[in-house]
Amino acid sequence: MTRLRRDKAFMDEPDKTRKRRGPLPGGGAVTMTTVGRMAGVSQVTVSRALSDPSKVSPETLARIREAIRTTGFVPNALAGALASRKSNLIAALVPSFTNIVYSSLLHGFSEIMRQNGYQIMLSETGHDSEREHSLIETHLSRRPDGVLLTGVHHSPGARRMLIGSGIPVVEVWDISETPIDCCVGFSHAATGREAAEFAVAAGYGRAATVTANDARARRRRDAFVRRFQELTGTEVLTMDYAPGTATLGHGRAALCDLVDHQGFMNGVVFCSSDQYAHGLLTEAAARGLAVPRQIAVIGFGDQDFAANTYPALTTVRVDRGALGEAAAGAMLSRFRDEPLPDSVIDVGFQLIRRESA
Amino acid sequence: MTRLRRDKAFMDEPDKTRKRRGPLPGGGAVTMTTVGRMAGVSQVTVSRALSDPSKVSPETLARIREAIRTTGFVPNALAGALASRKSNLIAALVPSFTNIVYSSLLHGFSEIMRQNGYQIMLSETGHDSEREHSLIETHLSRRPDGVLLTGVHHSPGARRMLIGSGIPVVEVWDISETPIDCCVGFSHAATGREAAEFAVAAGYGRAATVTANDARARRRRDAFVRRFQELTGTEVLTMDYAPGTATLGHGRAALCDLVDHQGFMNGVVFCSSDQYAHGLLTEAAARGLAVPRQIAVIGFGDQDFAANTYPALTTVRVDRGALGEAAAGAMLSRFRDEPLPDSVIDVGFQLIRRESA
DNA sequence: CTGAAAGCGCTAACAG
DNA sequence: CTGTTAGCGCTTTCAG
Repeated sequence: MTRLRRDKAFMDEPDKTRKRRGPLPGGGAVTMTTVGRMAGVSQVTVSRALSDPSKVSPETLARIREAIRTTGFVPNALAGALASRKSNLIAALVPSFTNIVYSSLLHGFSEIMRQNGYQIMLSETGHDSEREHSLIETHLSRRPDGVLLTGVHHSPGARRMLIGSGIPVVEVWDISETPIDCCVGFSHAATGREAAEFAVAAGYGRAATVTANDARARRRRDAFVRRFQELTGTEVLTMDYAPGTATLGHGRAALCDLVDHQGFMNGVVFCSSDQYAHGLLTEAAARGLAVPRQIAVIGFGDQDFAANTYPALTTVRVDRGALGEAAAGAMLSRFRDEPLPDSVIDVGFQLIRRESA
Repeated sequence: MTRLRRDKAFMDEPDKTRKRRGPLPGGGAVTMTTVGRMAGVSQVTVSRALSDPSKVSPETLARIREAIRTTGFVPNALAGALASRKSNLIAALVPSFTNIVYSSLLHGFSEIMRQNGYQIMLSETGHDSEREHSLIETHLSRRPDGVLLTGVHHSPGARRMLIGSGIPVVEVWDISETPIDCCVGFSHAATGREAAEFAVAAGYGRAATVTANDARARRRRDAFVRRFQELTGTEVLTMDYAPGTATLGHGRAALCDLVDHQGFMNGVVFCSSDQYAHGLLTEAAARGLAVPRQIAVIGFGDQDFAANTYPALTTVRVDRGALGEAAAGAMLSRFRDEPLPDSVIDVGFQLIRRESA
């Protein structure tokens, strides 16, 4: 076994670097200095061995590795980030963890980012702009290398902070003419228009909407209503719900309202989510209504169950995983200072016709 | 698009602290020193003003606040964490973001942690132990104040690192006699046993299971099978599926298998998730089978749709939000060095009888 | 109530 | 290939 070199580093000439007045708790942390001393090299060499092993001689490297193993050394990325001004952290804000729409998006995003050495700091805004603002501030204090935001509407203060931070900001799930930095999403209004055109083409003369309390859902609804009326001259019955999360149960209740209280029948219902749509389908089945003849249903999201409901759900598909990956791609381009082809990336959507409409 | 740059730092009196040989990029960051200079105080005073305003005179405080506003100063938490050895970061690892089971758990957890000033670094392990190991290492390098893990089985190396880190570790969703530090969850085996007892008491003489490829799901199944056989002397038909995620579609396919290929009828099916269960219900409806007379179904999870399926789903409820909150509570106790009542917290579960069984 | 000094553990020049 | 030096921006003593 190699003899440890007994450089000065190893000897205890009164080491001024450790002379602090009152030591902080947890003083026993293993640092690069410890490892270096053990391997008979300086701290810097340990740093090099870790960041670029080819810059260190094989023997030195081996000794350093050995020292790392025996000490269980884990580098302090906080210190590294402070010194290098690169944290390899990404701040991500989503309205909700539990909404599959955002979590699948996040899944695609984080997977790519992880593969590229980044970690995600995640928080929920709960659709609350003030909270978003304060979360942005907190997250920026960690000096992330980039920020992922959901939606394109943010408080002026938040925008200012983000711009001031000088780091890439990617807004997802929505597109805007004036992104903070860049955005990747699709036009919610376009989905509503297309659904309306589809409904009319399919021959539905009556229409209703069931919408959650969400700005984007409302944009889809408004576009649907406008286009349907434009095309048919017929009013659309709109029903809004404001639950925490859209559930199948709300969808069932919506159909009850529609049928029992609004006298709606023989028409198509455009829902703001597949959950609602599935609820309508369920209630229709419970009542023995024929779908799509008496009640036709269009969902939104093409969630994993949509193809297998009974009858199968006609819905709007957005590939959320791919959207997340595209967002990651945009952010990585920004990191490399590559010119983005366009600061707004429209990933589009697809109306999937199945059996429910 | 144009990225705005920050304002140039305040005034350039020859500042020795900035005399580095080659300046790093982004040198214009606003620091406490900048703010202090602007407010006519030292950097330390700015630090105090932020961490404990009562330690600073009102006038000074006002000037500092003003300076912070005009500069748009955002403290550097990286530096703060390095100096104070407290990062206010929590590392959290879950198998998957998109599985509602984990995301709802996380929701409860992160909400409490956020209220207490902590932020979450989140990663997906994808049920992969090696990946978990490497993620733990990466996360530990950020010096989190605590770690949240899903499940109680971790590689020996991972355990070692975690223990070596000396920070609180909370394992959730499962309980173990030998947690790394502490765990909060429930006994999966107990849910299986209870479901079997329920099934027998309800008079079902035949039983089958539909199980996802997941260690905990298997534990529930095994307990169900054992107990059912113990009680009735009848074999249980077990069907395993190994999809990425359990979907309604898989559940439909499972019922097809069960009925068409295994000749299963007039019995109860214990599913490893409500998704599967909902699929069985859907397929039963599509085939005109009577539920629960011909096919009875027990789910797992009591997800938001469970009470509103048609017929309503009998299932095992675990309050995942509360579980996450309890986990946060345990971690906070650890931070405060309070003695935990017990290092293993069993939050229990509840069998909810509705209409499907 | 305020400031000076001394690090936290690491990376970035620069010089052998 | 390796070491030295000088910070990164903050918190923590200790001393007014």
